[in-house]
Amino acid sequence: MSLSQLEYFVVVAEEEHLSRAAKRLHVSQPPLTRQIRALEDELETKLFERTPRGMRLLPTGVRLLEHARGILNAVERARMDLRVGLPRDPAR
Amino acid sequence: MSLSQLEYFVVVAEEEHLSRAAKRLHVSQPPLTRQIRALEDELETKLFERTPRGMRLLPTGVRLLEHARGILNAVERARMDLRVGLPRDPAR
DNA sequence: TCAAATTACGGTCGACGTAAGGATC
DNA sequence: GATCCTTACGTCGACCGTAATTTGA
Repeated sequence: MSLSQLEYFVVVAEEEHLSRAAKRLHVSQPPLTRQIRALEDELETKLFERTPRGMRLLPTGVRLLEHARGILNAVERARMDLRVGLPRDPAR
Repeated sequence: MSLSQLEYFVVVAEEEHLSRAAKRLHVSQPPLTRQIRALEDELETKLFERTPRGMRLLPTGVRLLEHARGILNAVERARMDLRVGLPRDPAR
């Protein structure tokens, strides 16, 4: 599991559509397909159901979506917190 | 920033010593040096002070350490939660 | 047939390890 | 000189994009 896989996953889960997700992410479809599959392989769980209309998020995918957003937000908070000049604990 | 960088960072921060950290992580020193530096470069902050005895964690590094542990724990929780057979919300 | 996902394939970029190079006591 | 961390360098695996293939209404 990598952070970029989680980013990919969140967008695909939101769009439920690979090619739209690819546009939003500025990548082509193949990397998305592969990374999503790699995630499913690693977690030993199917996250989406593939249909001719797109990808439908499965219940396990819904759960991962919550985790993924939390993780990516935590990363973002870390980045913000480390940004130069931020004092230790200004309020206390 | 990658998850493996964060894992590397946490161990180096705990050991304050590259070669011990390398042993714990089953990698050689050079990757550690490089990844820690890459992290510092990306965050535009020094995380450690290099001394002839080892690496001393700087205040900014202490802050990142907290974030990093939180992120890695969140990843671990996600993995556990997705592990097969776990029911939706058993208590409620 | 059309629109979607997937697989094939070639190229590039990143990460590792061994080995060599400082720096500090 | 010993013990750190770092840089050099070659190799190998990972990821991407274009193009071809498959699948289902």
